Amino acid sequence: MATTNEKKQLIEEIGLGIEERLSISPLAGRIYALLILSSYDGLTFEEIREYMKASKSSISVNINVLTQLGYLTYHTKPGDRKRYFKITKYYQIQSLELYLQALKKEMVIVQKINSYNSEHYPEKFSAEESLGEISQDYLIKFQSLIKDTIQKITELRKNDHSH
Amino acid sequence: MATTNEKKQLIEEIGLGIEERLSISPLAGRIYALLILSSYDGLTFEEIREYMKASKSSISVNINVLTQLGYLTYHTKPGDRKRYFKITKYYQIQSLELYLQALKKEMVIVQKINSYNSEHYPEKFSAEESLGEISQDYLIKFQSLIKDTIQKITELRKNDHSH
DNA sequence: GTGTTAGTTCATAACATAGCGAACTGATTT
DNA sequence: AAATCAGTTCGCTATGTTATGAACTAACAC
Repeated sequence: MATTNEKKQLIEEIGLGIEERLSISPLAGRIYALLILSSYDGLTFEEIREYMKASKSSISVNINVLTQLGYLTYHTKPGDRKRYFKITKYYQIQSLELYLQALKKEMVIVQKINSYNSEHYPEKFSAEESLGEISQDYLIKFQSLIKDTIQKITELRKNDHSH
Repeated sequence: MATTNEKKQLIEEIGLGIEERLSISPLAGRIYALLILSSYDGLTFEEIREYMKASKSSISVNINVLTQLGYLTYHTKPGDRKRYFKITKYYQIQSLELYLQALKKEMVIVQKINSYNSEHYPEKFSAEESLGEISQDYLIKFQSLIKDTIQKITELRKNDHSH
């Protein structure tokens, strides 16, 4: 596993984004990024450790966090004590599901703002009523776009597995 | 300005979301939330301070951060030294623009992952090629959905201002 | 020119978090 | 039973962030 400079940089970049989106530690983000870019067999604890040049304890803690959050799984090989880690889901589905969650929160907030304003500033609110509708409309369209895409990807995975 | 319990709770809730999305301090998030829910005239420094029950220095720093980031503006009244603060943009547009930014980053990352994989794991990648296409397709659709919605809202605001 | 208003700036306290090394555990070899 | 392997757990340090009080400033009022 030659650590190319390209890979290092890419892990840094992807890791940073993941760290923010999943609200996990920088190291956890980089581990997740490494596994996105790594082979299908999965990497061992030691391989991850080598790559990250971090302590055993940090690797242990962060792998466990990622596993508990459901982003990683591991499998073992007969007669081999090591665990092989890889990402649970396609990176893309993971992202979409996060958007879906954020969206639900957003919808609740928008509704609350609308109902607060309609109660407390009825004149102001009625002037903006269609604005509230547009937002609502947008959120619903977005939601169905995500759901469609998740379904497409899921179907693709099924076909992929069955051949 | 009677501080109803409903308003307090709502500010807490909206503020928390904003804080995370804009990566600003909790107080800045709550100030922004307060201004979302407050009247069109804008609130003074002292009104905000009273509402938040925070120190002058904290209010000052956080108002300035929000102003510098372009989320707040202030206007003055003749013969009155106070500044009246209100949000620059509709909360909804703000949200959408943030999504747009996040999306651009996302598109860059997805492209980099795809090109990395197509180079380093061509067999694996070709099996998933259509998956990469779906992601790309999704991102583009999402982008145009956001842009449409921003445009609709912007038009609505123009009409709203001009009557 | 003294006081007041409307904030700003600065040093600091309080708190949270990440990653580290060292000691430990539990299973497997030798 | 001693050693090794594959990790885990714990206490601690380093670092970053938020909000604070106290001192300061700039404009206006008397």
